[in-house]
Parts: sequence; C-alpha cells; structure tokens
Amino acid sequence: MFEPFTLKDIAKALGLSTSTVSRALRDTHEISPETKKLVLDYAQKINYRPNPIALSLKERRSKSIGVSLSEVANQYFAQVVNGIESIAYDRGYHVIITQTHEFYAREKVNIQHLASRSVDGLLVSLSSETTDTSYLQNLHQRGLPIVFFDRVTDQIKTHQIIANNEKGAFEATEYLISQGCKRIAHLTSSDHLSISVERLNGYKQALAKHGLLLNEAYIKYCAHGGMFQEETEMAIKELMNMKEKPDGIFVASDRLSIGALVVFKELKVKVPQEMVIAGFCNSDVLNLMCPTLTSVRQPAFEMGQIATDMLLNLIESKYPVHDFEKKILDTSLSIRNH
Amino acid sequence: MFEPFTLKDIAKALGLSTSTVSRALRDTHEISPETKKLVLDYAQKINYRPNPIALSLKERRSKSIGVSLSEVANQYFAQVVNGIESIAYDRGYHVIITQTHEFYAREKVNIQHLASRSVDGLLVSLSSETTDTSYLQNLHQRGLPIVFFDRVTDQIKTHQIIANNEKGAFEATEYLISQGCKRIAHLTSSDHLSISVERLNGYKQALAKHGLLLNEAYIKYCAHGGMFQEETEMAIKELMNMKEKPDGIFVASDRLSIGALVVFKELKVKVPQEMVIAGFCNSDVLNLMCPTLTSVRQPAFEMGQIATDMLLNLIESKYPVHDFEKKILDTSLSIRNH
DNA sequence: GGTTGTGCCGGGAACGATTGCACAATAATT
DNA sequence: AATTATTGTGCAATCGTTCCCGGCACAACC
Repeated sequence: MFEPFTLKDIAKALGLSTSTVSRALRDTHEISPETKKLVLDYAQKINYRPNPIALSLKERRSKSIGVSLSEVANQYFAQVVNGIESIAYDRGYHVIITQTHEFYAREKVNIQHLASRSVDGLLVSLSSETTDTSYLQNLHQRGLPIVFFDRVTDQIKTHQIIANNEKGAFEATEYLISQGCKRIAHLTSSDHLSISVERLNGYKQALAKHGLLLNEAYIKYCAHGGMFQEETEMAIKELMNMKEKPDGIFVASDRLSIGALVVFKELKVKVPQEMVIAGFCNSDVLNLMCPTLTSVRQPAFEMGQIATDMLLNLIESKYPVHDFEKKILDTSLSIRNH
Repeated sequence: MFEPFTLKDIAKALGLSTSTVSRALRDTHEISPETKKLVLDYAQKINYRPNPIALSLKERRSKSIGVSLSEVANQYFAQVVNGIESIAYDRGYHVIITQTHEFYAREKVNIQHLASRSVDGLLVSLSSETTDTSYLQNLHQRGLPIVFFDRVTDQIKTHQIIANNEKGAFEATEYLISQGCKRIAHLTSSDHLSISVERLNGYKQALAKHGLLLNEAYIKYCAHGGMFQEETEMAIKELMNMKEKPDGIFVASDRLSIGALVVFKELKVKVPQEMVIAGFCNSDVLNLMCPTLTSVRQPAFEMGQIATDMLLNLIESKYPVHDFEKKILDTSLSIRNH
C-alpha cells in the first residue's frame, strides 16, 4: 500500500539504468555532470530516499542499536536515553528502546528480538531479576558488540560504564551519620544486582569508618526493585516495627527512593525529625517533595553518551577489541534537610 | 562479524536446497515428514531465526510501528508508551520510539526517518512547535497508516484518540471556582496545539457558567510547552506582578504543571491560601508534592492501547479505510487541597 | 503401455541498493 | 588510419527469504 520510490522508478522515468542512477546519487566521478544533475533534480523532486532495509540486507548492518533497560518512566533511564540518542543520531544510528519492567523473561525476549532484528550492537542495563546471562554471552560470543551500563555483569568481557556507586553510597550514609543518625537502615534491590552490591559496600564502609555496628536486620532487599509498591511498603513497615527503629535510611535506587517517600508519608513518619532519608534518585522534582529526600544523583545523560560512544566504537572497529574499559563516573550529593 | 545462521547454512549442512528448507520450516504439506523433522531439529539445534531484514525487504513490511512524542521523561508519555507496547508486542509488532523534545525540525527528521525505515505505521502526538503538517500529509497520502493521539490535527483524515480535554479543563476550573477563586489564570502551551484549544475552551466554559469574566491577560502561552523553565517562570511572574493577582490557576499540561509548582515554590507563594493550582498531570508522585496540585489525570495507558489497536487494524486492513473515528476518553480529577 | 496424478524436491526470480566488470563511443595518441 | 586511453553507461551478482514453475520418480488408471 505505502510504496516509496525506488532506484528503478527513477531509472525508468529517466531512461537510465539503476546502476547509473545509484552512482549519480552517490556522486561518483564516472558519471557525467549532466546525467548527475538530471538524476539529482528528479530524486529531489520526488523526495527519493534509499530503502534502508535493502541497504541493511546488503551491508549486513542496520545502522541501529538496541537498548534494554527497566523502564523509561524512571527518570534516571529517561535521562540515559537522551544521552544515548544525542550521540547515536549524530553518528547516524537509530535507537530502539526496549523495557524489561524488571522481568528476566521480558529482557530475554526483547534482546533476542533485537539481535535477530540485526541491531549492530546492544546497550544493556540488566533487570533486577536477571541472574542467568548465558543468552547474552551467546550473542556476545558470536560477535555482537555489547556495552553494559548501570547494572553490569562481569560474566561478559566488554566495556562497562557505571556511576561510582560505592562512593555515592558512602557519602549518602556519611551524610546520615552527620545528621546524628545512629541506627541507619538500608533499603535495596535484589542482592545479585551489581549496583546493589556496590551500594551496599559504600554503606558498610561509611558505618565502619564512623564506628557504627552493622545490623543485618536493618538491610532490606526488594527482589523486584520496587516495581511492586507492596514490596517497599512491607520492607519499611518491618523496619518501623522493630524494637529499635532506625532513625535514618539509605535507599539504593530511584524507584525505591520514591516508593519509600510514599510509605513514610502514609505512615506519617516525621522527616527528618524521626527519620532522615537519603537515596539514589535522579528525579528532577525532588525539590518539590515532602517528605524530603537527600539524593545521590548520577550523571545519567553523560552515562548514556559515553556508553553509546563506546558501543559505536566497538561496532565500527576494524579489528576485534580485547581491551575493555570499566568507566566510573562520579555522583553528586544533593542535601535536602528541612 | 556477527553472522547469524541462514537458510543456506542449513541447506548446505543437510544437503538440501534453500527452498526445501524454507518450506520445511514453514510446515508446507509438500515436504515429507522425515525431511521436515530433519530440518526442524537442525534449525532448533543451531537456534536459527529468519532474518527479519530480508523478510521486510521481501514482504515490504517491517512488522514495526513508529512513535513520535515529545519526551518519555514526561510521565504521561511514558504511560502511553507502556500501553502501546502492551498491544504491539501481543500482535507481533516492534515499537520504535522517537522524541521531538517539542521541536518541529526534530519531529520531521524523526518521522521521515521512520517512514523510510519502513515502519508499517505511525503513532503521532505533535510537537508544540508544529504547525506545518504537510510532510505528514504527504506520507499519509502515499498510504502510510497514521493514528494521532493526544495532540492531533484535523488536516489529516485519520483516527484520533484524545482525552476529553474540554471536560477535564472544565472540571478543573470549576473546582478552582468551588474553592472560592475569583480571578483564575490559565497557563498553557502554544496556541495552535489541539490540546491547548480544547482545554482553553473548557476553561472558558467553566468561567462562563459561573458568571466569571474572561480576562485575556490571565491567559499565558508557553510556545515550547515549558521545555524551557524560563518560559514558565516568566509567565507566572508576570501573573504575580499584576495589580489584580490571580488567586487560582489552571495549568494545561504535565510539564507546565510541574514547572508551575517549581516557580510557586521559589516565589514562596502560599498554596492553596494565596493560590489554588489545578492542572493536567499524570505524574504518579503528585501526592508527595508541595505545593499541592489538584490534577486532571488522563487514561494514558489506555490511550496508548487504543491508539495502537486502531493503527494495527489500519495496517492489517485488506481494504482502504475511509471511515475514521475520533475516540474521546474521560479524564479524572484528583483533588488535593491541603 | 501410455497417460494422468501425486508426492517431493530443486532451480531461479524477485524484493532494492551497491559495485566490479564489460563494453560502447569518443578523444587522444602514434 | 590504426591503436590506445578515457569517459559514460549497462549487466549481473550479492545480501536472505519466499514462491512460482518445472522435473523426477512412482503408482494408478484406461
């Protein structure tokens, strides 16, 4: 039904062969100026665009990259996507975004779909459910370039780009301590996620540095990263029902941070008098929120840019790359305490 | 570098022709059960997937649809996208999302790119800059199915799916009146956007119904829909510098609503004592915000679903469709007043 | 025994674009 | 005038898949 113009159409209209038309459009020196002009003018007139599908088939690359992330409704990921697009479009690549909503099954289907769809490379932030990355290893082994960002895995030898999660977590926890908190809880995603491990480390280090005892009961995991609000609610209620309630909490992710604020508001917990909250969050409306959240902010846009740059370099590299980089970007702490 | 298996690979390995292999995989009756089993088993073993690029070229359709919207960081659009994906994936279509960031130039480039990329159809919500839709008309005339959602145009005869903007705006404004507001301002996007017109109408009708005079000076337009916070800031400051300051404001879009809250907070305007705010907003963290916003909520997920369903029906229709529908979904008002 | 039928399979064209190679016509050289 | 460059153009193969067409073998029929 919708039939774009082809080289053949131009050739027929002008009484030339398709090869001549093709060469004229690509401005080869071996076509006479008159023919070139003729072709170019006509192509302009009918607004001819080469069929990228045909090109993909011929060139065996699609000039597009695939992205797998948990969800764009998450501001952090929305910002990453903007960073990705800013680089990709400049270098002539399309971006195809897929959402996992934190489900492993969804992630696997999406990524295999992308791969068979001939994306030239993949930008991946793992879902909180993912433990088995063998399907990714498979693709990677067969030569598909992959760059991980945010939630990474060491099971696949490739570039990684992450925030300095340990330092960010350390600073946030130290901030809570500076506010006089003695019993600091930690709310985090599933324990196998790279960001969870790193942020937990930062939390532990801050406690240790300031001589606070680590209480495992203060650490709560949400297997689905807070995709279900009940998860978050239950974790916090458990904390608030403890004999020795925490007086501060460090939350490990965007979604959990927002979810925690909701619960504390529901419970009418006085923030920051009864509870000081700090957490990773890239939302740009945190200033409007009460209860108040001291936030660790990741350079999301920049992460997207760097990840994309790395991926495109892998894709366009003439030789197999074996020397991989783990890039770590600094976070920044935004203190909000009234 | 990354070379998936092809029919030819299977054919060679099994000593058959590609046509036989193709037919075996498609389960044609004219292939013997033994051969079929042979081929299927082998295909299974090497995890063969047909090359969608080649299929697209042959079938002249890509089983993918394109989406153009302002930005996924906007919760409303993020929810729409989820609705779109929920339907598209079920029916075997890919979704390619492009962001305009409210720029006409970006929109045009993105959409033409999508079209030449052989998407089978388009879901479009126009950018606030867009007045000239001729490039879309062009594509539509040549047979590309298009469905508009949210920001629509009557210049192209096709399906439209929108919220009941007039009614939503009416209810919001009436709510402000019920709170005792006498001087109600209206902050909106560019004046040629369909949603702006419709929401302005609702605002006017509510004023009229309750005998309030329409004051044009109380209506402020933001040409870029609040993409630049300065726009929003200036508009509100102008309002607050008037001799007869407004005591209520109805804000016409998600982004502007958030932007307005930021400005009122900066200006330390007491909400709702000095100023009652109501606005379109699908953010799911409005309960956490102060100042407080009474919000008109659109059924975003459902809109995405319906739009996609309509589009896929257009795409898969055997006959040209001339009977187009304008679907209008009800909004809901969430009152927040403390 | 020749014709028709049927089951099974291979050859080759097509989709749209690029490109190495061949070939014609003209120009330049000997 | 004959040979060699040079210039401009067309042919055909290629990418992976589908599908029409045709062919071979064997059985059934008159």
